[in-house]
Amino acid sequence: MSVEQPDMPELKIESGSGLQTNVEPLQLGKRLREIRQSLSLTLEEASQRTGLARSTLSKIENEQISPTFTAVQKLANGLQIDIPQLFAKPRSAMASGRRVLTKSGEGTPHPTSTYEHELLSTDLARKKMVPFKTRVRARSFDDFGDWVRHEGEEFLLVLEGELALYTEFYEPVAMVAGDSMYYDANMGHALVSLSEVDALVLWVVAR
Amino acid sequence: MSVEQPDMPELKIESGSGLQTNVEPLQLGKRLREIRQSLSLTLEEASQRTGLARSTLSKIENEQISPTFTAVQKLANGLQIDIPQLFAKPRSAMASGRRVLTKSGEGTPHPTSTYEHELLSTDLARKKMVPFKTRVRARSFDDFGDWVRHEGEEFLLVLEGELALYTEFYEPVAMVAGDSMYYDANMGHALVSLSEVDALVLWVVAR
DNA sequence: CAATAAATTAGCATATAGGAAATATTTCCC
DNA sequence: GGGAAATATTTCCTATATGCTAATTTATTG
Repeated sequence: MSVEQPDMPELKIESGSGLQTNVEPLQLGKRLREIRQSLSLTLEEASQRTGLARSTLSKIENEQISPTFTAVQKLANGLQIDIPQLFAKPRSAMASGRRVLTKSGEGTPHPTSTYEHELLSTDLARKKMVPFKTRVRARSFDDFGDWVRHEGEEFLLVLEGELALYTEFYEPVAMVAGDSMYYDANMGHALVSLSEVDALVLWVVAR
Repeated sequence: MSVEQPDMPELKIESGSGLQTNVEPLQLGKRLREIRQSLSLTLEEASQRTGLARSTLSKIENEQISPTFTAVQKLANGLQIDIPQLFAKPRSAMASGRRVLTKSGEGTPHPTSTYEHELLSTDLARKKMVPFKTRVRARSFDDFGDWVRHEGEEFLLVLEGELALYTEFYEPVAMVAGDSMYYDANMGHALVSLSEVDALVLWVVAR
């Protein structure tokens, strides 16, 4: 049988790489200077906090040297920044004023054997969250071949009907309209409608 | 006047730092080895892809040397990984099997002058998303002192009633139950109820 | 167990990062 | 504008990362 993934249809939140062939300047020096100045620190002060010499800091900021990883650690430590943040593109390059409306029922349909998804806000790329409404057709846990499992975290709100949420490490729990659940999605999970009519839920996934 | 923040009540998704005083091993070598092996690459192959010498790679993996930042760049480039990911804590150390249920109406209340929030899943720390239901008391944009604005992205689903969503760079848009909106939260935004009864919405914020 | 591949280590040469002090630059105050 | 102090940059020396080659050790496989 085809072990499909009833959940998170086409969740290809492309992880950045892929097409981008550009080597990316990634001006660490400039970033560092911004951070230091935003903290109103002089090189001397930054030196004391990080344990790196004034001169070294200067050189790094002016991109005259390529800091050692230990140096980067000292920087991150002393200046209270975490490394991913240090290398992440400046926020400004990021999302600024995007907005997308999805009218009721106008989402992108995506039916499976157990769920009937309606993907929301589909024409927005690179979002942090993937929201969708789902009508739960399954009536038994056996309707699923196996646990649904994927990266990230999931928020679930019951909009209509009654259902049971099966999770790998807990007993099944019954939920009614208005109830919500937050869980780690790498833990197996599955929804089953309990009422006559299919339950309707809102799902939001974040990686 | 107290310029409060009607939105995102107490959103203190602590950014990792703060209390944690531990210097954090951050075993880059181990991480690198994992990545290389997950790609089924030999040191020789990795060497060719990255332009770093076999021996150098070995030393890095065994934490005998602290790679230069340029070396790290070559690594990221050659192995198709982006730097933040490289330094991010291994997923396994992260959320594994957490789960928290919030029954309807049992969230944590958090009233403001314009909104009446009900925070959901509050006893789960370090989540990627912050969900809450909000009853919109505001009846005019003037009820807000200024735009609400914060980091991250926001998903909004109208549960009951009618409202207008004001956003900084767009014309106000009317929404009814079932409609949803996804937008960048650093763009000013505010909700205003249009119907007699206060509108009820679900909000999910991700940084 | 043998044979092969892969990984680690060693030794050396070279390029480059890191620290201490000197020099240059900016800021600020009179 | 002219010092004086603060700040940043450069210089010089030492420490260390990187590349190369080759030897040794450690899996893998038949």
